[in-house]
Amino acid sequence: MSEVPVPHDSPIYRRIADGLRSRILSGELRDGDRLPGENALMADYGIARATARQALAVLINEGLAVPKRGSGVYVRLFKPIRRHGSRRLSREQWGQGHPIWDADTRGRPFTVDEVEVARERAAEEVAGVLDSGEVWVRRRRYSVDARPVQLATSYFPARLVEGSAITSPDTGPGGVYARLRDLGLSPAHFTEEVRARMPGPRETGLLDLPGGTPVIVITRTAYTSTGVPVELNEMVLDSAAYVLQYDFDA
Amino acid sequence: MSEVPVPHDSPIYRRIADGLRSRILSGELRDGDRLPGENALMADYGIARATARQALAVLINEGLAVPKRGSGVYVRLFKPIRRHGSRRLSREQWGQGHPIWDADTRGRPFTVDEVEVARERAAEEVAGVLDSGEVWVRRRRYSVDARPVQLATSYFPARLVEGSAITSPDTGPGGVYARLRDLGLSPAHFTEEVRARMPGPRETGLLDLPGGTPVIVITRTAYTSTGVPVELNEMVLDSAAYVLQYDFDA
DNA sequence: CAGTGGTCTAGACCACCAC
DNA sequence: TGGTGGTCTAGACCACTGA
Repeated sequence: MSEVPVPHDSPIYRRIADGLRSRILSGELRDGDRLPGENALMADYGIARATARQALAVLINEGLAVPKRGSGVYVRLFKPIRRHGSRRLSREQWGQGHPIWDADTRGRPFTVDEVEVARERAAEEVAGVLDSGEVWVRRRRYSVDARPVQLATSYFPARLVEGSAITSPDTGPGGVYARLRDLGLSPAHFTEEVRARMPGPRETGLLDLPGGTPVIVITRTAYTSTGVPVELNEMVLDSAAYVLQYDFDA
Repeated sequence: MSEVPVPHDSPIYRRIADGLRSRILSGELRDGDRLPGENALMADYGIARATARQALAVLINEGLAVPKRGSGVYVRLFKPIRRHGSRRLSREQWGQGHPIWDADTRGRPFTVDEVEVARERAAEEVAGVLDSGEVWVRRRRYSVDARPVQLATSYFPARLVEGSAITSPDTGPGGVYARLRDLGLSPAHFTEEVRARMPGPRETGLLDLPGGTPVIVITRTAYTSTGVPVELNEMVLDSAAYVLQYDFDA
């Protein structure tokens, strides 16, 4: 390599990352293929260890590659689940458009664990939405094929659900929505607020997220037909595992 | 510091990052505050430069902090714009629930630049959705308060829009949707597919994204009332600038 | 111009994984 | 057991920022 530092070009690590990225995006390197490792990059480009690591870190932070300890760095897979928002207006009713993203729609079941049910004092934002200072909280984790894909936390106004099965781990047939119906509190309207951000350490651990994986945060509020808020559900999704779909009319 | 390496604890850089993170989340360090810099961390913890950088990199990659060259590392702001999906069922019609996320709803105008209009051969996925191998493409960038927040690319089946103002940079009053209406192709149904991922270099540059900022990708397809796809719009949003809202009935 | 973050080198020891 | 990535040190030069 040139011993004289190049004046104003992009840094070495970035140019190396650019090269690897285009090999991935062009399809030369495919899902699961092994990238050149730190030692290979050091030899190929005559650079130090830290610089090679820096180049690979770029791709890892972009979510294009995943490091495997003691093994190598590999091109990442993207096999999302399709999550439907409003089904009622789904495209099957009025057209046969093709979805643009492939998604694993085969009906593999969710498994649930890390369940936790508790009565708590509501955080300020939660209290504001539910109009209630005391809430019942239901936390759980969903997995597909033993892979954790979603964390969910539901809040219910304590005074409305006190004594119902919603306050116990097993909610019985039909789940919490059936119990809300039993209480005369059937959800009729939903609003979902969707954001994306990088995960914190807890989320990284529980969802087993590799570097460079954002989470999608869906905050859904359920209202009865008379406008009473009955549930606030915050879902944290592995963004590499999901495509959200919403259908609606003009 | 202990000269003997601690056996199985988390690494130093991670513990330092944990400490800073809790100071941010607890509110001790607030929006825009300066974090201890590399030199301060080296002195405080008796560590090397690279280790201090690694600790700060954790927070930067989580999107909690933003580095300013020659100045310092600062706690990041989050002031989103609220983007409504289906307005027709918006909560104002049936209830007065509070949104959980604060959002800048004041009507600051978008500005548009980086406009590009071209006729192109459609990529495979685009052709599949629009049923058309040739498309007119409209690219542009939206900014709010001089801050770029969204890149958008719209595709139109060439045979349907040929000769209309959709093929010229200035589409006239009402924009492309008015022109589609003129052609008897009013959009009546929409489907949106929402994903999140880390940005590539082009997106990082055009949106001026700091590290640790995912993008939200919305792929919206517009159909006429008879189910003919007339537009495919791919929007790439700065996730730190947006909250998406969708309202629908049970 | 002093301090900051950005890049880079040349070493070291470790845990983990596959062969 | 050899190669991989994970962590860490101790230096260096640079470009940029702000007082």
